[in-house]
Amino acid sequence: MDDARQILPLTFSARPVQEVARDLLGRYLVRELADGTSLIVRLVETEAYLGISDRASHAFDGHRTDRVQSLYLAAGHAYVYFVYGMHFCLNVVAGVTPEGGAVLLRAAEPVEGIEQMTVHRSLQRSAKPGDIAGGPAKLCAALQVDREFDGAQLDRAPLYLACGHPVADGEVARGRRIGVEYAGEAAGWPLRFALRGHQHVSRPRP
DNA sequence: CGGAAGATCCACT
DNA sequence: GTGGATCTTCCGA
Repeated sequence: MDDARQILPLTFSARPVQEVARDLLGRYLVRELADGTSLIVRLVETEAYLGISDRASHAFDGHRTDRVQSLYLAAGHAYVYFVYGMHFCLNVVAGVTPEGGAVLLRAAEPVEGIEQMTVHRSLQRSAKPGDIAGGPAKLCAALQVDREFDGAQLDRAPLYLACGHPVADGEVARGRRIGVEYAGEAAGWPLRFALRGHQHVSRPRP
């Protein structure tokens, strides 16, 4: 049963971005802290950003600045960016070729190390579902992921993707992406994927 | 070199 | 439902 902790190879992400976003649902994200503690979460919500051809993507039209460099690394690398003066968001670079495609990890369900994550999020023990990692910035805070991980490879400690438990199509809900209203037509593309009705998915539920 | 906006979250009404 | 917190990054002048 510990197959669930098998590391996913970088090639997992070397497929069309939407496919990767869909397939990441149910997978594990593992963070090993310096003191040896393992934090594990199960991904329940993702968003695909297609890159050059996607107005909502930070790589739209080949946009390439220092901040965005890691979006053009090979599939399976991390792209971590800072938003709103106080939050970090974690993406998995994805796609068959480097075109700036990536999957934003939006929400997850704590599996192991809940106590520690609760501390990282400055919550009381009575955290409700979604409080710990029910949002992209919450997820980063819970796992202590920041710009240090920008450009890191997600197939090795201290931060990696693991097999977890793939989900059936019937469990997957799709919808438009969050917070990209400025992106014109691309704003309506159904590139948000989530586990249907799952308590840890952020709002609004797709 | 200044200003504005941002793939967010939370507290408050 | 709304606005404030907070600061990096980038673009235009």
